Amino acid sequence: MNKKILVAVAWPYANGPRHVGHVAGFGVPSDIFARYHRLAGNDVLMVSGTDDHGTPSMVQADKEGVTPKQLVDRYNAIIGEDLQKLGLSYDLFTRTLTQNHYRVTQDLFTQMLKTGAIYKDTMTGTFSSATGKALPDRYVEGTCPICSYGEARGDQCDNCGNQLDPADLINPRSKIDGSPPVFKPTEHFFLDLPRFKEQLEGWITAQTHWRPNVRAFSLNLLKEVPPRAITRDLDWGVPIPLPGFDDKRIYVWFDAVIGYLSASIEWAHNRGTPDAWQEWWLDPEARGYYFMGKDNIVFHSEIWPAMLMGYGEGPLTGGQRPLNLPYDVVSSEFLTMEGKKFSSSRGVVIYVRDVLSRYDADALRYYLTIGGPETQDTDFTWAEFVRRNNDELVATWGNLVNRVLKNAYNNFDVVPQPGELTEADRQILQAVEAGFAKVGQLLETARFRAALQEAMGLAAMANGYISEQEPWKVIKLDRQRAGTILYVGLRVVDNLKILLCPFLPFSSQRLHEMLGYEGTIAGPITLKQVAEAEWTHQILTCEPETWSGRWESSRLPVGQELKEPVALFRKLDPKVVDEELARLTQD
RNA sequence: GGGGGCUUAGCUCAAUGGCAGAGCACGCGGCUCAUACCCGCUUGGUUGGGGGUUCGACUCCCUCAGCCCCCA
Repeated sequence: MNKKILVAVAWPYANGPRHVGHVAGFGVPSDIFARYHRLAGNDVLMVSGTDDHGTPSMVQADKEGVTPKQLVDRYNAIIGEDLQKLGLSYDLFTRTLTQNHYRVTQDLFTQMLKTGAIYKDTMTGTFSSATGKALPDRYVEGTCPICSYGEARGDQCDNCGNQLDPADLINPRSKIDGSPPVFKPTEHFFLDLPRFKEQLEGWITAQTHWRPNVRAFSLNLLKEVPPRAITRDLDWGVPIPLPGFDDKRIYVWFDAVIGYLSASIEWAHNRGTPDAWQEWWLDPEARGYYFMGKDNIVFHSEIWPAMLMGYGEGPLTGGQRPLNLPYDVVSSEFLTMEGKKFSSSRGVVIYVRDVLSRYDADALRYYLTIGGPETQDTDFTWAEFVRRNNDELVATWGNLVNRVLKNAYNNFDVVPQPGELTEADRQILQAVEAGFAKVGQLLETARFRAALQEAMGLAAMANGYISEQEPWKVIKLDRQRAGTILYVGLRVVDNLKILLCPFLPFSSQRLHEMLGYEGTIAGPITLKQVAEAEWTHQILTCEPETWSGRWESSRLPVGQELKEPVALFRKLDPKVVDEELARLTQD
């Protein structure tokens, strides 16, 4: 029976275009994971979207002199296009500004208030005396009460490192307009994390299949679980569904994680099967895999599970059983750029769209997977990008495909009829076909780099087979034997096409066609407009039920007509390294 | 300031107490259908520094440095 796999991918902020670090950490890995499971015949629901709320978007909008809505509309569209071009096969990539998301968020809020998981309390808020608006702690500066440093921030002194409260600062002032802030009591809602401490501890302890660092980190977090304020004095965010709170909003991290659920519901609604999402959220056999960067672990291993526990058997569940907790929390490390931290403001950045305008999506996907920040921070360098593209992707896999296809096409036109297989023929076929189990196993445990290495190792082995068999020599003496070798070579390539398809979907599809097949092993991802009662938004979606690829051995038909082979990948001129480095310093 | 983590060959990573390894890169030779693959040989390390435990330490403990994440 098909397994239900929810692939929940962290939501990028819609406050700017995304750089390769963002997609390296969770975008590409989650897509590989989803594509594999679809090929393996499992029912995947892969959801994400842009996070349209949050202070970063408000600040950026201020900077650009537009409204937050205008800003996130613009970047939501750009991000959607980038992810589409990179081939990220979301069943639904939506946004947090939808009416559906507001409804679901408010439903969770209301229910959690009912169960007591959320409570109301009064705290001291910081407001601008000039505008009356709330000031985030880090937008207040003043003299540090501990070390007398003159430009300490409201949350922390950069000089002595001590944690501060804005009210402690001497001569506090707004960083935005210099006016002195006002401190006054303000009512907010809090997530009562302490009440879930023991339940979380028991649950995380039992998750022995998590990556050890994620599990250890999460357990350590539980040593201290203060309640968390989940509302803010802002006008940008999901409204609080209670009278008297018009000038406050639900804070971004609370609604962002709800996006996994609301997007699942939207997906089901969009395709006309409004209850279908429940198969991934209420079936105890369904598994939810959450992909994110290491800075987001706390939200996925502690806060979101606590929210789900607090929601209990709320309205959406039909009162039957609680919503599923995450099955796995797959966290990545960070990507750096030529040895430095990514920084848009300092120009240490390379945007997804810029890479894709000059290079192929599969080349980037290959590099971000084989050298990705899976278990520790890794460095993106153009020199490595070019080297891996030329010496690995082109030289190993591209060359195998090219030499097999050219030899076969030039001498036979069609998939040749094999004679009796030799020991060497059987060995290479067996080795490659054993790859389905090996690579599959690695992918299921989210070991993407090792999985790709395994598949590439098979391509290297296949190159060895072809070199040894020398069909270009054999053809002059024994056409039948040469046909057998090329038949085996084509079968091997056909198998590797599927093994590499999760990683390199675009080139696998081109190869599929060159081998004479029709149809798509993994179909297109499309941008669409979806209408709700009061507005329309853009989504990214795909239709995996139309994909013909299967995670199983090749059944390449003898006699199938081959197309004239065209190189799968482009070799890059080493001088692009200097060109790209020049672009970096110039910006 | 508190907590957690990382550091192994040029690069990416293995090796959880038992002779520090692999792939790629680099150098040489062979082969050459192909976007130069494959084969053979060579090169490459004070495992970030220092100290300790041990018959034996990449591995366990202490300490220092650099980097990363969280608390924020």
